[in-house]
Amino acid sequence: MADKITVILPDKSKKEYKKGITVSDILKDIDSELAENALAAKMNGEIVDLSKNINEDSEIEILSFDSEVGKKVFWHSTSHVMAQAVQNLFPETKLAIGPSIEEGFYYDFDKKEPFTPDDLEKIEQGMQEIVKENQPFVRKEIPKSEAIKFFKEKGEKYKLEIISDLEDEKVILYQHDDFVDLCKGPHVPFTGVIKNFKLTSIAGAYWKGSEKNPMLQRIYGISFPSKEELDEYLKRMEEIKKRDHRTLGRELELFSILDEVGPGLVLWHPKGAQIRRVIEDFWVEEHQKNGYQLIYTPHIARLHLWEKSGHTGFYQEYMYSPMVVENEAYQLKPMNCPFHILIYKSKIRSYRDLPLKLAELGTCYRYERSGVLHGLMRVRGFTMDDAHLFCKPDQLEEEVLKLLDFSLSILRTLGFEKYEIYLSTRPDKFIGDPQNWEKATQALRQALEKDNLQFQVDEGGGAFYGPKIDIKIIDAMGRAWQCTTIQFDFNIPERFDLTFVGQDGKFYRPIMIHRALLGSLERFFGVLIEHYAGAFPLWLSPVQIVVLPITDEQNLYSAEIKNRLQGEGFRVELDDRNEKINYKIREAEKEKIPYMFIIGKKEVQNKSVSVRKHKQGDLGEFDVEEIIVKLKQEVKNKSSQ
RNA sequence: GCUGGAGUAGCUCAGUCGGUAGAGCAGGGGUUUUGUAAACCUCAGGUCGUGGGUUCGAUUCCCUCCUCCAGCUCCA
Repeated sequence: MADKITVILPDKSKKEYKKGITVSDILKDIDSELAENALAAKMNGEIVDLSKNINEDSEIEILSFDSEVGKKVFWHSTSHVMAQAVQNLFPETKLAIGPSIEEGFYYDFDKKEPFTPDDLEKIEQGMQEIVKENQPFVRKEIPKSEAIKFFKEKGEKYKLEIISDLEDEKVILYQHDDFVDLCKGPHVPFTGVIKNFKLTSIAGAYWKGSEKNPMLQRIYGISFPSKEELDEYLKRMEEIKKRDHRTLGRELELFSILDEVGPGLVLWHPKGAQIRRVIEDFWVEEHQKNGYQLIYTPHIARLHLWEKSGHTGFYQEYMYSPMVVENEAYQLKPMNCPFHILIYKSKIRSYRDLPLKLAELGTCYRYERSGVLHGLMRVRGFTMDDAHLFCKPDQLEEEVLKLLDFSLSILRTLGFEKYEIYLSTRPDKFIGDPQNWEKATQALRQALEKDNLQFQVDEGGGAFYGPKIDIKIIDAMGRAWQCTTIQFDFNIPERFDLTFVGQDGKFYRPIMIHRALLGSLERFFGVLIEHYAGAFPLWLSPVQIVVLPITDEQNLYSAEIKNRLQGEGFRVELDDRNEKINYKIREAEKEKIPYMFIIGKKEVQNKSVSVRKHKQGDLGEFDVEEIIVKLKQEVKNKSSQ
C-alpha cells in the first residue's frame, strides 16, 4: 500500500497513517496534552517543524520546552517575533542574525539611532500584538537566486552576505504574518505560543564578532511558555544581582578597587583579607600534607628570563611593559613558571627526587584589555595558587589522579559540590613530540575515567604546549566558573633543558605539569562571595561571633565572654554601643555574622549566653562551655552550613 | 580596544532650562538602659570624575582624558 506509512510514536508504539500526514495531525490523534506542549519534533533524528509532512516510515519524538532543543526553538522563534516588531517600529532597520543562546535569545540590528530603554518597551508591546494575532510560522524553500533577489529588494545586506556563504542551491525562509526571514529553523507552530517574554538588555556587537566589521545593536531577551517560569527567571536574575560580589564586597568591607590605585588592582580590606588568610592557611596545610614544597619567588625578573621561557613571544600582549633599572630591562611576571623551573634546575635531579612538586601563592600581573575587567572576576593583579609538578613519564597517570582528587577535595571543602570537567586535546598548531602528547592525553583521560568523573572532550582545545583538564565549579545559582586547570607543558622543559638522572645514570627529560586549583585567589573570592551571597560559613567568616549585651549592666560579663571566645581562637566582636538590642541584631544580621551571643540579666545570672544564628534566629540559651565545644567542632569540620 | 550608557557627601539617589547644591542611610556629640531586624535630638560631610574651552559667571553647555556598567559569533 503505497499511500500508507508506519510511524513509530513517542511511546514507541507503531501506527499506520496516510502518507503526507503532518506531525501535528499525528499528535492530535494520539494525545492532546502532548500536542499542546509540543514546539517541534524530531523525525528520524532530524529536528523538524510540527507542520512537516511525513512521507515515509518514520520514528517521531516530541520536543517541548522541557528539552534543550525545544527551548532553543522557542527562543529562536521569539527572536523572529522581536525582529518583526523592531522592523514594524523602525522600518529602516536591517537584520543581521538572531539566534537562541544558553538563556534566551538575541537579534543583531543595523540601525542608525541607538535603541533606548523606551524603545524596548515599545518593541515589547509590538511583540504582544504579533503574538495575539497567532500567525503560523511557515517554512519555504526557494532557489538561492530568488532569495538573493528578494533580500536585495529589501536592502538586507547582511542576509545577502549570509546567503552568499551558503553552499546549498536551495535556501530556507520562514514567514509569519508579513515578516520573512532567512532561517533554517525549525520554529514553533504559531506566534501565539510565545506569550511570556521580556527584553532584557541592549548592547553593541560586531557583525560576525570581528572588530574590523561594523558595530551592530544587539537586543537580548528571554521567553517562556508560562508566566510563572518567566517570573521565576526574573526573580533569579534579581537574586544574582543581589549577590553581585562588587556590591557585597563594599557593603561587607571585603575589598575595593580604586581609581587612584588603578583598574584591575585589588585592595583587600581586613575582613576580605581575613577570609583569604583562612583559605591560604587551609591551602598551605593541604599542600604540605600532599607532598608539595612551598616556595616564594619575586614579582619581577630580567626580561631575558621571559625571552628564554618564550613568554615575550606567545604571551606578549598580556604582559606589562618592561622597566629599565641600571640599564637592564626587567619584566613584571605574568606567570610563575620560569622561577619554579630555575629552582628545579638549581641542582642535578635524580629520578628519586621525582615527582617534585613546587607550589606557590604567586602574585602575577597581566595586561587585560580595559573592556574585559570585571570586579574580582577579571583583574590585572592577582595571586595564582600555582604549582608545578616535575614527573617521570611513568608517574603521569598516578599524579594526575592525585591532582584530581586533591583539587576536588579542596573545592568541596570550600563549598562547591558540582563541577563540569573538560579535557582539551592537541590543537592543529602544537609543539613537542606527538607521542608525548598521546601519552599525556591518555594519562588525563584515564585518570578521569578511573575516578568515574563525567567529562566533555574539547577536541583541539589544548594549549599549543600541552593537553589539559579544566574544572569548572557550579555555584549556588547554577553558574559555571572556571577555576582548576591541569596542564601539561612540553615547551618549557625543552627551552630550559630540564633533566633528571635515571636509574641507568643517563639524563632524561622530566614532564612538567602546571596546575592551579582555585585559579586566582581574587577571582575565586569573587565566586565565593556570590556563592554564599556574602553569608560565609563559620570557618571562613571574618567575624564569627558578635557578643551583644542588652544594657550596659552586662558589658563587663560580655567582655569576659568575648575574651574567653578570643582565647579559644574565635574571631569575636563585642558590640557594647549604647543601642537597643534590636538595632544591634539588625546590624549583625546585615553584616551576616554567623552567630550572635545575646546577653541580658538572665544570662549573667545563669553564666550562660543566648545564641542567635544568622538568618535562622533565636536558638535559645546555652551553657558557655557547651556552645564553645559545639562551634569549635563546626569550625573544625569546615561545615558549609 | 570598540559601541552604548553612567560618574553629585562613605553609600543610595534628588537637583540646578548657567548664578558654586539637597534627602535618607552611614559617621561624630548628647538624651534614653533597652530581650531577638531601625529609639529620639543634634552636629559635621561635597573643587558635583579630570583637564581645557565658551561665558561677567560652569556642577549645568562644548571638547579632551580617566574610571565604572552592559555587550562584542553562542554563527541563517
